[in-house]
This record gives sequence, C-alpha cells and structure tokens, in this order.
Amino acid sequence: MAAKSKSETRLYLVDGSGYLFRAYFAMARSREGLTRQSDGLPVGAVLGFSNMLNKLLTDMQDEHDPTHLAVIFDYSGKTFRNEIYPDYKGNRPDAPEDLIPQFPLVRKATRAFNVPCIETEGFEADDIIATYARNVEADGGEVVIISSDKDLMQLVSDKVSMFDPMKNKKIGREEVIEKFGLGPEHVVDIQSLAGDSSDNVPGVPGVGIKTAAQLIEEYGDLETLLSRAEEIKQNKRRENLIEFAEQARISKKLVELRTDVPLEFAVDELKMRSIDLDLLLPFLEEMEFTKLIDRVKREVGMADLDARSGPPPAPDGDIAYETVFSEPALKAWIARAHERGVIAVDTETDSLNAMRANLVGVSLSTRAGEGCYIPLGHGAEGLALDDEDTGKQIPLDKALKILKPMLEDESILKIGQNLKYDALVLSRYGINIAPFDDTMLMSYALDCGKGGHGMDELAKRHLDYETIKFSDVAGTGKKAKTFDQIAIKEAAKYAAEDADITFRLWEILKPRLAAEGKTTVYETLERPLAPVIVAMEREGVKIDKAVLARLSSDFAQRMAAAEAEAHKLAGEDFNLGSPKQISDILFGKLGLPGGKKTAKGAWSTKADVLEQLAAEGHDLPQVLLDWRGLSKLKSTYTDSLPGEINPETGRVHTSYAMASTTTGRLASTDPNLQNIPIRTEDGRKIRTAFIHEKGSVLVSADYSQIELRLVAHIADLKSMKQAFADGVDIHALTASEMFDVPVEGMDPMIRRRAKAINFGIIYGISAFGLANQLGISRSEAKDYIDAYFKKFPGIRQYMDDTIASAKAEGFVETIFGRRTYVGGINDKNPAMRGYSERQAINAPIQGAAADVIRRAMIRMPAALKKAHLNAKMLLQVHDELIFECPKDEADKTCAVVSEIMVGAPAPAVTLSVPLIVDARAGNNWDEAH
DNA sequence: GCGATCACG
DNA sequence: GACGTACGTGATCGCA
Repeated sequence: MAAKSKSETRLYLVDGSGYLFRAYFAMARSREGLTRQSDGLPVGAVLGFSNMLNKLLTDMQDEHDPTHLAVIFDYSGKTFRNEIYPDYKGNRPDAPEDLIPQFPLVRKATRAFNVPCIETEGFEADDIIATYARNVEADGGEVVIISSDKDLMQLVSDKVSMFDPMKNKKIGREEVIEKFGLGPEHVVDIQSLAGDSSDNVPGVPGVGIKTAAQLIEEYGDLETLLSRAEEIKQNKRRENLIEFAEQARISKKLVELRTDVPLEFAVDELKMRSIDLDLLLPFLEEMEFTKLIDRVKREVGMADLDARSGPPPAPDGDIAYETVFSEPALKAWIARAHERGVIAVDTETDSLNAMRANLVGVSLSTRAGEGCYIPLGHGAEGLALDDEDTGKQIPLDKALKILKPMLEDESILKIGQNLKYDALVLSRYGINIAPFDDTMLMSYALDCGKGGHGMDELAKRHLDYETIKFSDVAGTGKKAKTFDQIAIKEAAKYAAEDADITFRLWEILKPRLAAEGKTTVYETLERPLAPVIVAMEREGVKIDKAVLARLSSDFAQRMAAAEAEAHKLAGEDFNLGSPKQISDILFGKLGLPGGKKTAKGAWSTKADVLEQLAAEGHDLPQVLLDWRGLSKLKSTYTDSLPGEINPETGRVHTSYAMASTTTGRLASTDPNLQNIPIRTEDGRKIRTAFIHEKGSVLVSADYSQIELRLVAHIADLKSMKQAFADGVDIHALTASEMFDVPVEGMDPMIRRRAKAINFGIIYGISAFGLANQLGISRSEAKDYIDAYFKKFPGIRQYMDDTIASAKAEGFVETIFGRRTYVGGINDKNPAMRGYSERQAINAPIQGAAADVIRRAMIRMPAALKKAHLNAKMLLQVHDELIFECPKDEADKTCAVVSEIMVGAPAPAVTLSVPLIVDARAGNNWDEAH
C-alpha cells in the first residue's frame, strides 16, 4: 500500500447545529448548572458545546490528523427547500426558550476556539458540508464529517466518512448499509421513498426505510421504480407508488443535498489553527466556565510535557491496571474521584447471590483506559492461597471506611453495570451508594430488544472488545473457583477491566440517552427503581417451612399412589417424569392416537394432549396429569423453597432482573417468586406458606384488568372505555357487543369466549391461536375476530398502525416512551414475521402496564413514609404488589397503596379509563390476594 | 447444554 | 397464499 502523501488535504467538517442540539438536550437533563452564575443567562448548551468541541480538538491530536477544520451552522431562516415544499420541517417545534439566546453564543464559542465558523443564507449546514465535501473529494483529498445525522450519509464514499462524536464511532459505507440497507449512493432514493417524519419529508405512504431499500435494490433507482410501478405485486404498495410518485420526486429534491453552495471560505482558508489561549480564555471567563478553564489550561500546558495526554489506549486486554495494596494508594483514587466528579465502581464477591455474597474486592475507574483493583478478601476463610499478595491486602474495614464517604458523596457520580447488585452488597456493609448511573439500565432504555445488556455483550457491541470472561479466571463446572480463591494478579486484570469498560460504556451510552430522547425513560422508569428494588430484595419475605414440609409429604404420598396406578395401567414400570417413556407407552404400547408433535418431531405429551385423551375415556393420561401436577408443585416449590431461606435473615430474598424482558417487565429469579401457584387448589396451598412476622399482616394490591384497560385507552375503544367507566363486567360487555345478546342472563360459555378474545387481543390475536384456545374451528374463530373488529374498530386501526410503524421504524413504544426494537418484522418467512407482528402489538400494552407499576413502585416508599406507615414493599408480580405491615396499619396501608397505584400514570399520561386496584390484608399470601 | 413441560401475569 | 403462532417470563427434569 502506498504511503499517503502528507500534503493531501484532510478536511474535518463539524455539523455545528447538530452538535448544539445534542449538547442542549444532554445538558438540560443533567444536574449541572444551566445558567451563568452572575446573571442567570442560560449557557448550559454553550458549556456542553464547548466541552464537546474541546474534547474533539484534544481527541484529534492522536486519533485523527486533520489538516483543515471548520464548524458549519444552519442559517436561521427559510431555505430553498421551503420554496419547493412549504411544509418542509414544518412540524418542528420552536426551539426551547432557553436555547435561543445560546445560538449566537455557540458561534462565538467556535471562533474563540480559533475554528472557522460558517453559515450561508438560504442553505442548511448539510448543503455547505456537501459542497465542501465534494470539492475536496474532487481534488483527491479526504473529508471527515463530525455528525451522526443520517441526512448526511448520502455523502459517504471512499474519500468521505462520518464520525459520530457521541458514540466515538466511525460511520463508513458499512454503517450506512447497516442503517439504510444499501450503500450511500442509494440513500437519497431510499429517503425520498421512505420520507422523514422529523423533517416532514412526505415520501410515499406505507413505505419505510426497509421497504424502500428493497424496492431500490430491485429496480435500481427511484425513477426506474416509479416508471415501472405497475409491476409491484402488493396492491396497496403499487397504488401508493403510482399515486404518490410526484410526492416522491419532491421528497428527492428535499433530501438531496446541494453541492453548489457559494462558499464563503476557500478550502485553503480552513487550515488547522492551534488553540489560542488569548482568544479562548476571555470567552470562557465571560461564560464563567471555571472547570473548563482549568481543563483547557491543564491540557494545553501538559500537551508538550506529558506524552500520555490525548485519548486513552484502546482496550486490548493489555492495559496496566493498578492493584491497590496501601491506604495512601487508595486515597489517591478517592482524590481522583473528587477531582473528576465521576467514577466507575464494581464490586467482586464470592457469590452471584447478592444477599449471600461476601465482598472480595472493589475496582474503580475514573477515565477510559485507567482502572484499579482493591483486593480485600482473597484467600480468606483460611484458604491456603499460594499467593504472596494475599498478605498485602488492605483490611476490609479500613478500606470501607475510606471508600464509604466517596461512595455516598452527593457530588460524585458513581457508575455501575447492574449497580443494583453492587448496591445491595454494599448496603449489607452499611454503605448506601449514591448518586449513581447504571450502564445496563441505560442500554435497556436505549436498545431494548436488540440483545442482552450484560457487560460482555455491551463491550462487544459498543467497543468491539472481547472482555476477559469470568470463566476464564474462575474456570467452569465443579472446579470453578469463587473469586476469593483466585490469585490477586489474575483477579486484578479481570476486575479492573470491568470498571474501565463500565466507564467507557457510560461515555457512549449517557449522551445517547439525550440524543435519542430516552432520558425521561431512564430517569423516571429505570434509574429510580433500582434503589427501591434493592430495598425489596433486602427485605425478603417470610416463609413457613412447616407448611411446605406438610405439603411435600402430602404430595409425595399422592404421587406414589399415582405412580403405582400408572404402572398398573401401563402394565410395566416406567419413569413418569420422562416424556419419552410416556410417549412410548401411550402412543406405542397402548396404541393411543397421538395429537401434536413437538418441535423435534416427537409426539407431544403436554397437558392439553393428555387432557384430550382423558376426555376420550382413557384412564392413564388422567393419572399422568395428576402425577405431573403434584410433581411440579413438589419439586419446584414445596421441596426447594425452604432451601432458599437465607440463614442470616430467616427469609427468602428473590432477585429482580431489571433488564431481562423485552417489554419492561421485571423478572424474578433465585427463586422465582412471580410464578407461585394460584390456579389450582393444591397449588394455592403453597401461598399459605408465605407469611408475616408476629404483629404484622401481609397486604396484596393488584390492578384489575390493567392491560385491557390500557388497550381501551391506547386504541381508543369507545364502548369498552364506557364499560370500564361504568364499572360493568368487561367480558360480559364484550360478549354482549359481539354476539348481540343482553348481559342479563348471559350463557357463561358466551362470556368465556369473549374473555378469551379479550386476552387474544392483548397477545396480537390470530385465528389459529384463538381456535386453539377455545377448541373451535379456525373459520369460526375468524368470524369471532371479525365480529370483534366490527364492534371495536379502533383495535383494527391500532394493530395496523402499530405493525406499519414497527416495519418502518424497527421499533414500537409505550405511551410512556419505553422503546422495544422488534427484529424480524420484515422477515421473508411469514411465520417469523407473524411472530414479530404479534410482539409489536403486545409490547406497547404489556410494556405500558409494566411502566405503570414501575411508576407506582418508585413513588411508594416516600408515600408510605409521608403517611407515617411502616409498611415494607416485599414483592412485585407484574400487576400486584405485596407488602408486610403492622396489623393496626393494614387499612391505612391498603388505602395509601391503592391511591399511589391508581394515580401512577399521572402526570405523564392521563388515561381515558379509570384504573382499579384491589387491596386486601391477610395472614398469608393466599388470604391477602 | 438443550428441549419439553408447566408455574405465573 | 405462504408458514405455523396466541404475549412475556424462570425452574426443573430427562437425555444426549
């Protein structure tokens, strides 16, 4: 490869307006001062902009080597695009009031940083950027556009690339293809078809980016496509392409960037100039950016002296992290935390169970590429760890005494990955970590549905880095070590890397929250819930071992009887727990007709198959069903729950996963307390084992029909909303509407069918599914669904709209703004697509219900405290909250809890249906529910 | 380690 | 009209 000539131009163009807006929204939501100290002038965005510009300039010293640089701004006023299409950007809200005075200030800031500042009347920044880019490209130079705006992606070529300053990520041809499905040369055509709601580019109705890419790939370009639109197979799409052809052509004029803008500066005039403190410092002082002044002085001063300035080394598993063995060394890290105001924290323990875990070490990082590990409990418990470092560890209590003030310091932001775990462990050592950010929760708010949110996965996704795996240092299987048994040298590499990676992820994810409009979701549904769950998990729930023991032996006896009976009926002994052996007996030896097959092709023996056989008069299937029911209850609940009792607290502490579902629900593990039986009589007995301390009671409060109520609201189902407002039986009302029968004296079977349909709606109904559920024919099920759509036309509309937007955008959102990406919705496999479509329909409903109860949970501790109640929130089961409270506070607790739950959507959302909560106290969970 | 099954909302 | 599903989870078991 030939060496590049140094004389070649490398022009860096910063999208100043884009930068400014991102700075504003990033600052507006942070806790930092938004106004100038002396007179209250709003300068938050200017500070953010200046910080980013400074960061960009200093980063460039190593990561980039521009020869030329300029910041480009939009001209404030009408542009030529408004003459083509008066509504262009017409739906843009006015700029926030406190941003307006900052427009001139950022231009001043740019000049203060000694960077050319360019804008041209009648054109947008993008057109100026395009003109410079094409000019430089034509002369054989290179261009890097500092922006993540997709409207600029059409410019990407082998000489022109983009760089996303928030994500620190290059955008080249590959990334453009990722975004648009095709290369940069097709971007204009794709955007012309798909339109853009934020710029109010009309495009063609019903065509999103995915469809547009598909069409352009097939037909080559927009004009060819439009001229051959008759060939399109899909009726609606063909009609739209024909009817809206002119609209697509107009869209193209709006989308296509001009490359003939008269240039105020020649490229040569954009040559890099170094920072001029005489220019910069007066401006920063005028703005009263004291911290930035210090940083700039430090950076400029250190640049020549300190070879380590500039960006940190890329993570390569080879960074020399510090292992902290002395109190002065630890105090130096605390000082660094105070200086920087932000620190990534990770704890290492000897167990994944936060309620049983002992602290083994703590790792810290205050900037990318740096990190330390403070070993505290290696080789404890008299383990003969052959490691000279073991004796050098700082004693645990001394280290915690030094760490505690920093971890609790209001002015130092602690960053964690799944910080709930660390917070719970630390809380058991008397440390309440705050304030904090959690990269896992940020990822969940931003990228739900795109994959997991564990650190290894995030490091791969955002940093393209393979972390050291826990199993690499600890081993797997029976020989797996706990962290305290790992040599400190090995442990330190793993642990310090975790803190470093966490810090890097935070730098990427935090700005994305504001840029992608997910700050509210993160700040109102995710972050504040973590401490609430920590308290719940730590509280735990009391279990009556004796009740479970009695149930276990009762179940065991009845299982033995069933087993004997089954062997007798089968004429041979076999393992009732083996689906394979059951299948051999039933469908082989006894010659019964097999119903369904499993995914792998074997005959299914699941409950509904056995029930069918039992209904046909066969005895063995019923015995197997009885045995299975008992076996499930015994092995999953009555046998194992006693082993989950924590020896220190005498209670059971579940763990709630905050970022594992695609809908916003929590998930409960170790043990799962969200699937305690209730539907059968035997099963419900298990709930009597969930009890309270003496002098207390359990209170259970659950939302009635919350998902259906949310459907009625979201899809604007008038008659259903009325029914909820009137407090009538919703399933009977549905049946009455659908089948045109009076509610009075209704056949229970009719009501049952309506109920099944109401549930089906929530799941993204299909004729097949409904037929299966009700045991009716598919065509009959289809008639029901059609009748439903006719009576509740809003539901059809909701489903169509939701699927259409999911196909176009790739995601769906709840009424609270929680987003879930739905993959496979444009898949060519109809089964896959159908599945994704049902997901798209269900997620905003299930997710909104999850959002509502999260809001209630977040407000609950303060509400109880304000009412002088001592109730403790113990459990959450999706639409139900369980509390333990003093007996004489039961009534008041029920009232307060209900009030908070009912009012949870407000003020963010005003529901057009009432929410109903049933709250009751009892001596055990069964009684309270 | 994975599929089948079944507990919950 | 294809394809094979009701949505979202976690724990346990048998079996490779």
